[in-house]
Amino acid sequence: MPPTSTARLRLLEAMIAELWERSYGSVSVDSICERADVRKGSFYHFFKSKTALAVAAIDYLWETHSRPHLDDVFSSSHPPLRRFERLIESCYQKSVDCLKEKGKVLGCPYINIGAETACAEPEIAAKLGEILTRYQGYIEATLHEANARGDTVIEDPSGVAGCIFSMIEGSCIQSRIHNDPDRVRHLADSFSRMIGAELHPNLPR
Amino acid sequence: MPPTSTARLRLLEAMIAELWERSYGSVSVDSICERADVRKGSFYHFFKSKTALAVAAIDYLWETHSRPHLDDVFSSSHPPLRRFERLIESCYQKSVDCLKEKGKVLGCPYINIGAETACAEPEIAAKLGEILTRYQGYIEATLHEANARGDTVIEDPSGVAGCIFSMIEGSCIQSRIHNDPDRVRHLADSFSRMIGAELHPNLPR
DNA sequence: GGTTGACTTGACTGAACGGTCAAATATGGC
DNA sequence: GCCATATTTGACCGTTCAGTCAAGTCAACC
Repeated sequence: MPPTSTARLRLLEAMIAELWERSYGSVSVDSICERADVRKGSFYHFFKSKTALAVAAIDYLWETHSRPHLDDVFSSSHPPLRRFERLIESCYQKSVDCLKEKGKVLGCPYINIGAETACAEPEIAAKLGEILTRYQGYIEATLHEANARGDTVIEDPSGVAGCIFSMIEGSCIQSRIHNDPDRVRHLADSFSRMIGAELHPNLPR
Repeated sequence: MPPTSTARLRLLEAMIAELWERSYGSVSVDSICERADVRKGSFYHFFKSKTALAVAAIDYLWETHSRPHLDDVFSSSHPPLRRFERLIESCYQKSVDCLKEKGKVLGCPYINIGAETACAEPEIAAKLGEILTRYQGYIEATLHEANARGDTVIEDPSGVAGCIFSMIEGSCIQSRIHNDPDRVRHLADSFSRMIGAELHPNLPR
């Protein structure tokens, strides 16, 4: 029998929004409940703790948003190098949109929460580590494909993928701290140098 | 007249340790006081709020540790490219030492706290943004010098410095989330590709 | 030895925290 | 209409939170 209530879903969505706009530590069960229009008792009917909701919400965000989004960005209907351009384009566009809509560049939720909870909340950190590894997998696979086509000559695709991913995530965090999407804008040049192939993403002014 | 008490200093040190090992949100005034062996009243004699202590502690960490450390790493007694090698070496060494001493790779405190407090604590975020800009300045200046010497040919040293810095910080965060210093280890190859010059840092096994 | 100002102490406040619970209510299958 | 289960409600618990405060100690200077 399918669930007859949307409360669980509303809690997941509320948690994601609160986590992203604020931080794990500054989000309270009460504030999540208020945002989701759910009473405390219902919260603990669906989730055994605040931590459990966080883990579920992160997984939900990946499955319903990030994974489909990356499947699109890295779709094999585009050549490998074009996929990288699309990745840069989408990162920049998301930053700009976020600034316009919320007045604040929020960066990548996985990395933000990961940096915060790495020591104090191992369950959350483990889930985030898993997601970040999968994210990096898209880059690594594309690097292999680019190598196979002769577009790039990269000896250690795994290591380079890790560095590319670090560079992107590092840019996202800095754009969050400085509230400036341009940090992401300058990625293309260094990305090109790193893979030894020219990338020309289409970045609106 | 010089201060006659070390309580202020003990509070700064305690705050730094707590912030780095945990996060801003999970650090309480009580836990700081306990660690510093200072009573609550004294805390509020020296600092008007928890936030104020955080800002002061971050500044203190920069002035007494990071800045002198970077002055050494980027000392002009070494050629520019060697400075980059030293930077990678020191990042890696710090991660390894941290893992050995505390059983956990803690990454870069500035970025960790910045990602967490960017939205909720603007005073802290502003201080961190200022420090991150200064940090990046060391890289940019070295890039200019390498260009002048003909070691590198980089059209946009500012942009590339930003990307190098993002890559390093991104690696630090990921080494924190995965508790694995090797994320930092693989930097050298991509760093070399990015500046178009070979770097061979000496990284112990 | 008296005054001043820096520092310390520990008890206190009120709000917010995560989490519990018993009772009430809605829902779908029979 | 009845039952079992899913969901909702709001009051409640003990703890911890950031921050306050009045009273006290101490050292230095005059």
